[in-house]
Amino acid sequence: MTDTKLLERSHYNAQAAELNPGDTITVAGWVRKRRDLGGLVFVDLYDRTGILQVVFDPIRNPDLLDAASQLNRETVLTVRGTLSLRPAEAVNPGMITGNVELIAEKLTIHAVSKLPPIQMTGGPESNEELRLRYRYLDLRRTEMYRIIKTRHDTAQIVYTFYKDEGFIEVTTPQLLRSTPEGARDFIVPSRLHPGSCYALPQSPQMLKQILMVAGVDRYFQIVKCFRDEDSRADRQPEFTQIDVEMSFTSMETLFAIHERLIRKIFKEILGHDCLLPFRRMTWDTAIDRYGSDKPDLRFELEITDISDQVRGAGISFMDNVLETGGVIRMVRYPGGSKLSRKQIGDLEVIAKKRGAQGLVAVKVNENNLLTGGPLDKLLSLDKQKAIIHAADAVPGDLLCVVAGKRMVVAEALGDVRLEIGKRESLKRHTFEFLWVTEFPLLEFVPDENRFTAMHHPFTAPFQDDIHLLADDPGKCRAQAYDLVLNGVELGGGSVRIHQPEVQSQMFEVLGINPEKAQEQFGFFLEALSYGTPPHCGIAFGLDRLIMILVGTDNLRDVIAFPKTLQAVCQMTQAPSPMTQDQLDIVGLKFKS
RNA sequence: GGGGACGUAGUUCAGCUUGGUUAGAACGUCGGCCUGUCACGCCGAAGGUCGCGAGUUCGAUCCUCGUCGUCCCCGCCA
Repeated sequence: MTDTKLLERSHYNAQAAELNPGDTITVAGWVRKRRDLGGLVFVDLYDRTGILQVVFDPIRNPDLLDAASQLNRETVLTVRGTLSLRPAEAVNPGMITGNVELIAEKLTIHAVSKLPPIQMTGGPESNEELRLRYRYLDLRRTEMYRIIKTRHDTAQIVYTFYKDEGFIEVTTPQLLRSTPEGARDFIVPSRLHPGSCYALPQSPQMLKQILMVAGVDRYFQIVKCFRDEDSRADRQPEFTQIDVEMSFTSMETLFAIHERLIRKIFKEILGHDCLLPFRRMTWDTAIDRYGSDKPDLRFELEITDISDQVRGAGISFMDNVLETGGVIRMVRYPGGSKLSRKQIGDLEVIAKKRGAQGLVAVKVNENNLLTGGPLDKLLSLDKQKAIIHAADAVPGDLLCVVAGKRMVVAEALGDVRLEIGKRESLKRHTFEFLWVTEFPLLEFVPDENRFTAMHHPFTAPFQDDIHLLADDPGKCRAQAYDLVLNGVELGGGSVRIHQPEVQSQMFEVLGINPEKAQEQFGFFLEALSYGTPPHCGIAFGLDRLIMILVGTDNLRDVIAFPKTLQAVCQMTQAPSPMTQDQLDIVGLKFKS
C-alpha cells in the first residue's frame, strides 16, 4: 500500500553514509534497479548524489511488499524509513553507502517511467545518437551528472577567482551587428527592420575592448559564442568562452594571473599541483620543432632539420626542394626499424594528408648507419652520422624524412610525431602547459591574394616589427599568445592595438580601405578615438577545459544539450522549418 | 564542398566474405519460483519495416545505385 501524501526529502542518498544507524530519513529519486528475492526486495534508489539500497522487508513492513515488487526502472519515488547497518556479509565496499541500507516504512510513487531506450547503468553505453535524443535520461546517469557538476564547480571557481582579482562581470549583447573577417555569422532577421539582420557574437571581442575604453579596467564574462562553421569532435557551432580583458597592464601580468587561475582550477577540481610559471615557446619554435602551434609536450621526439646534411648530396628531388626555398626535416621513430611495410605506409598516408609529396623512411642499422631510401647510398658516412646524431637516434630507430615547404613539412611531421607518440604510448600522464608566443600577425591567403589577420584585426604587432607592416607584412610578429595543454589549445589572446594610426595601417595591409573600415567597424574605430588605454585580453574555451578536467575526448559529453556534426539538436530537432507567416513577419523569403 | 566508417530485436552486437528453409547471442522486458541481493539466481515466453527507396536476380539483411541519419578527417573555423 502506498502513501499518497508526498513526503519531503530529508537527505540525499550519499548523505546516508554519514548518518547514524537508527535515524529515520526520507530520500527520493529514481529506481535504478530492483532485486526481488521473493519476499525480500532490494531497490537501488538513485539521486544525483549516488545510490542508496532500500530494503522492503516482509516481516517489518509486509504492506509495502506488493508495491515494492512492482517498482520498475526509473520509477520516481519518495521513501521514508530507518537507516540500518547492513549485516557484515552484505556490506558492499564498492558503494559509498555500502555499509548501510534504508529499511522502507513509507513509500510514495510519484510517477512511473516508460522503459528507457538507452542503457542507464552498467553494460556498454548506448550509441550517441540515442543518448542525445533522450538526453534527459542520459544526463540522469551518474557519469553524466558528474561532468555537469564539474562544469558548474569550475565555473564557480572562475567567478570567485576573477572577483578576487578585481575583475567585474559585464554581460554583452547576443544580438550584434555582423562584421566581416573571421567565421561565418549566425544571423537573426529583424522584424522591425525588414531586410536587416542581427548577428550572434563569434566572440564579444570589440565589445570587451570598448569596455576598456569605458574604463571598466578589468572585465570578465563566461559567455556563449556562435560560429556558423562545420563542427568537429572538439568544435560545436555554439560554445562557451571565459572571456577576459584588462587595461594598463602587460602581457606578463596577464600570464601570471591566468597561471594562478589554471592552478586553482586544477588544484580544486583534480587535486593536481601545477608548476608555475608555465613553459613558453615562440610560434616559430613550436612549428619547427613540434610541427604544430599547439605542441603536445607529454613526449619529446623533436623534429630536426637535416637540410644542410642533405644539400648537394645528389638526391635530386631533395635538392629541388632546397633550391626552391623548402626544407628537409625528420622525426625519429624509436625502434621503428621493426615496422612492417604497411605500418610505414600508414605513416606516409598521414604525411600526405597534410600535403607532403611523400615520406622517406630510413632505418638506423646496427653499425649506426642509415639503411633504406635514397639517403644511405648517396650520403657520405660523415653526413649519415651527423643526421643520426642530430636525431639522437640509436640502432633500430626509424627516421621519417619529409621534404617540402616549411609549413607543409611542419604539419606533416607534426602529425607523424603525434602518431608515433600514440602508437608507442610515449605520452606521460601529466599536464604539460605551454604558452605559445610571438604568433605571426598576418597570414597570406593565396586564393584571395591577400593577407588576413591570424588572430584578429585588432591584435598589436610587436613595437619593433611595426615597420614590417609596410616592408614585409608576412614577417611581422604579433603580441598574441595561446595557452596550450597536452596538444589542446585551451585559450588565446593578444595585446590590442590602442593607437588609431596603427589600426589604420593594419586595415590597409588587410586590404580594408578607410571607407570600408568606416562602414564595417566605424563604431569601434570611433570608440578607440576617445582615449583608449593600452589593454590586452584572453579567452579560454570552457568546453575544452572541462573535457580535459573530466577526461573525455568528446566535446558533446561536456555540453548538456549539444548538437550533432550536422548542427542538429536530436532532442528538439532544431533547426526546424519556418511557416510562411513566421517568414512574412521578418520579411524573409527562402529560395526554392 | 571532398574523403572514410557505420546503420540488423528495447539496448550492445554477430550474420553479409561465397545471395537460398525458421536472421542468432547477450543484456533488458514479460510470466513463474526464490528471505541478504547488489552483473542476484533458476525455469519459461514474447520481441525484427535487417534505416528508407530503386535496381540486378528465380530469389537480396547480403551485390549495385540513390537517399536519410550518425561518427571521424580535409577544406572551413581560433
